Amino acid sequence: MSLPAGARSILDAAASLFSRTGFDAVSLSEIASRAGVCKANIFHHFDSKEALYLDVMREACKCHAEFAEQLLLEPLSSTEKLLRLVEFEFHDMFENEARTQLIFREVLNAGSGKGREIAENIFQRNCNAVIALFQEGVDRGEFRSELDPGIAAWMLGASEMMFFQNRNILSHMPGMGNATVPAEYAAKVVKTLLYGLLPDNADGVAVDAAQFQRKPT
Amino acid sequence: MSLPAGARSILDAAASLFSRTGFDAVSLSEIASRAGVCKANIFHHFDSKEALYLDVMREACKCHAEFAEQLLLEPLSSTEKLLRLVEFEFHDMFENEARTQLIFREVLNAGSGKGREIAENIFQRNCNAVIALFQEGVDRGEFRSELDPGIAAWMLGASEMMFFQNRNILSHMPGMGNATVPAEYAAKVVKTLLYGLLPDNADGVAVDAAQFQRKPT
DNA sequence: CTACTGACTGACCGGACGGTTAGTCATTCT
DNA sequence: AGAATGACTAACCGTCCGGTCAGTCAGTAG
Repeated sequence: MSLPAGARSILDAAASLFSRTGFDAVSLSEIASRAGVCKANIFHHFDSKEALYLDVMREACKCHAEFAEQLLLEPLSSTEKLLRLVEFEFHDMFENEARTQLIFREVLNAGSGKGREIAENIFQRNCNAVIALFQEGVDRGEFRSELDPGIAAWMLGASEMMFFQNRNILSHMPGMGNATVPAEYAAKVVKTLLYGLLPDNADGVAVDAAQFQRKPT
Repeated sequence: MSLPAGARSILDAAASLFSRTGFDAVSLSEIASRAGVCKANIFHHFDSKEALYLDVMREACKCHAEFAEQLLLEPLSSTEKLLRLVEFEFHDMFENEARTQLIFREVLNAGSGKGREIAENIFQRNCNAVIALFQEGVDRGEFRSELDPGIAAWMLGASEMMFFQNRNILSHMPGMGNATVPAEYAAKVVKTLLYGLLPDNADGVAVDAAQFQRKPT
């Protein structure tokens, strides 16, 4: 905490406002008034609006993504690790909604965001750890040998992100039942991932990329 | 096409610009100059910037989401329908990038978007059709009876959306292999969904929501 | 006391924004 | 011919934005 109190309150106000509506929609006057400080003072502590935003992003990303890396080292089955990972991520996501929103926004607006590179970094780190977890499961024979760990990690991440981003409209969607509650949703996603769509007695279905190529019309 | 040529070109220019950078980051002067029209003329055809945006959204949503509804009626196995659905959606998504981007942005910024309700509508319609497809598979015994069709549809949609939104950074992610190509990605997602993570000979793993509840610390 | 420093402020700047106004011009209706 | 209409424009308006600047004030080192 080498920050002066003023800078601290500016950073906090900015984080809260930026997370709600993004960079463009937040004005410096808003930030200043919420921080209880005059607008010019922001420029005393930060070089520009963009620099402030980047500092906010950096701080939001700092303390993230260590859990998955640590989890890998523990003496558990891969399935058990998966369960704990999902439990942690759904927990953490809502514990720090503003932080999560900030990172997700940058990742999802992948094309143009100012803090994209910062957000991408933690996103990649997280993703790599989860991929390693699935890879371990495959190596141990706990997961099916044809499984692509990258895809599995990506699908899990996508399902989590979509839940967070759309939890408000999820309840308006018919057919989603009680999956609007984080724990219910998490359980169902994990179950679907583990067991897949096909019943045990089903014949195999051949699936390869050629089927998804654009057909000549 | 009862629209005057001027209004048409404004609508087209606006669609292209809004899809790239969103509502706030596009100015009316930009739209006007790209449409080859003076700014005031925009107000001759549209009531306000927001009204123009809503018209753009409405048009983008109009011709969407009929495919899935029609697919349901065809005499095919549910797995086959799933394959065709995914093939179509990955095809269509990139055929109409601007339109897709518009809709996804509104859906993902679920909190605050101006055209959210319009985008939600087509999103829900699409989702319902896919849920029905999975439900049919369960009813027919083609898919596992414990499967939640809502969750399956949601996971599929999430995986597709995440691919579209992050295709640019996907290639920078180690461990994703050739899944940066749409068809490869699609095939791997479908395979993972169909077969799940666990090998056929695996013991069942109990998964329920209680495991994902926040534990007291 | 003086000199200096860093936190902080009110007043201001140029520019871009969304939106308005008065008016031009070609076409069509009577 | 003349009235009316709809497409279109140049010039303009008030507002708010990000950013600047001159200066106040408390603390503190010499």
